[in-house]
Amino acid sequence: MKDNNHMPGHLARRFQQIAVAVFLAEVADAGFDLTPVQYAALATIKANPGLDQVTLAGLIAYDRTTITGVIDRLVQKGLAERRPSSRDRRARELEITDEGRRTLRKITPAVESAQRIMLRGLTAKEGEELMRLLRKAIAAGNELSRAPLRDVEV
Amino acid sequence: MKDNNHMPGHLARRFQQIAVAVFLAEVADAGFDLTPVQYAALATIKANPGLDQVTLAGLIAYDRTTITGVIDRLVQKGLAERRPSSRDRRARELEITDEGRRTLRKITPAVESAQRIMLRGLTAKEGEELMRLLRKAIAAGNELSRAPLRDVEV
DNA sequence: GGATATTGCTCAGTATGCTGACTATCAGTA
DNA sequence: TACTGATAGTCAGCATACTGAGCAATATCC
Repeated sequence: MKDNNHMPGHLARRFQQIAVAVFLAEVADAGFDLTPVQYAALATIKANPGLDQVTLAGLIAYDRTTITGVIDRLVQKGLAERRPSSRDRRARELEITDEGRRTLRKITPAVESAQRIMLRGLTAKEGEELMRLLRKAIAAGNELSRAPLRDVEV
Repeated sequence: MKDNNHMPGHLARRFQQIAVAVFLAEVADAGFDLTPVQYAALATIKANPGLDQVTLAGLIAYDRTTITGVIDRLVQKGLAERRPSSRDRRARELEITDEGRRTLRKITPAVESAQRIMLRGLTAKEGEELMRLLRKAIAAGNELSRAPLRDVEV
């Protein structure tokens, strides 16, 4: 068997593990209780008011069955609202609340700090290169997961 | 807010998501039902017969509370055994079974294939560079997660 | 030797993520 | 319009991961 350090899958798991831990720690230090997934969902709702859950899922590459619970928790925290759509009675329209907007604003420095910390072992140039290579690998593998990224075609 | 494509945390999640999907698909194609985590645990048990759960967790950077369930499932599938240690009655010694050894041997091509597929968008040189950068970032962030990698000091 | 701290493991609870199934609704078409 | 297929969302079930608590056993220190 190859060394774990030469298995991209193992390295992916470790890096993700650290990224989540850093995010939660920074956000907790700032006095908030929001997971990376909840943050991404909330930021995307703010940027695309009134979008439905499937579109949201496509924009951040979540599985549609995962979204349900994430939104549940955002709603329960009073950060987002879920309304029946008038155009399509199957769909729900998502909106950010004032409280959600305030939270996003206050939490941004912690989120940015977390992104820096998870790259702290790399030079700025290396960090850019890591992100470029991840983007390239992800683009090639996008369709291989159940929840591929879906750009909105308007 | 920054674009998701410039957030290392988001890229980490996406890459990990694809890596797991590819691993499961390749292993299923080969006729097996083993998760990445179960595979890593089993391979590590084989390489370190008789090790206890905490040591195993340290070698592959799992949380100790996660290990319990993983071993449960390996034992239930008949791939590993959990025995009380004679030296320390709190600890359990882990051993791979013949069935586990057979499974590992047969599954190896699928695992290697998965590692190639998750890097298929990159050149060989880029793949190496991605792994180098991930290793470097992980080394710097190792202590930031609850389950840091612990090399065995013999 | 005995109090104290530490360690190995487990468990309860919570949050992703997935598979697969189901309901309600919508869209296209014969 | 009735049929068919696709779509939006939810749910049950399973497998990571984590926090925090607890139990039993071991190590340490006085």
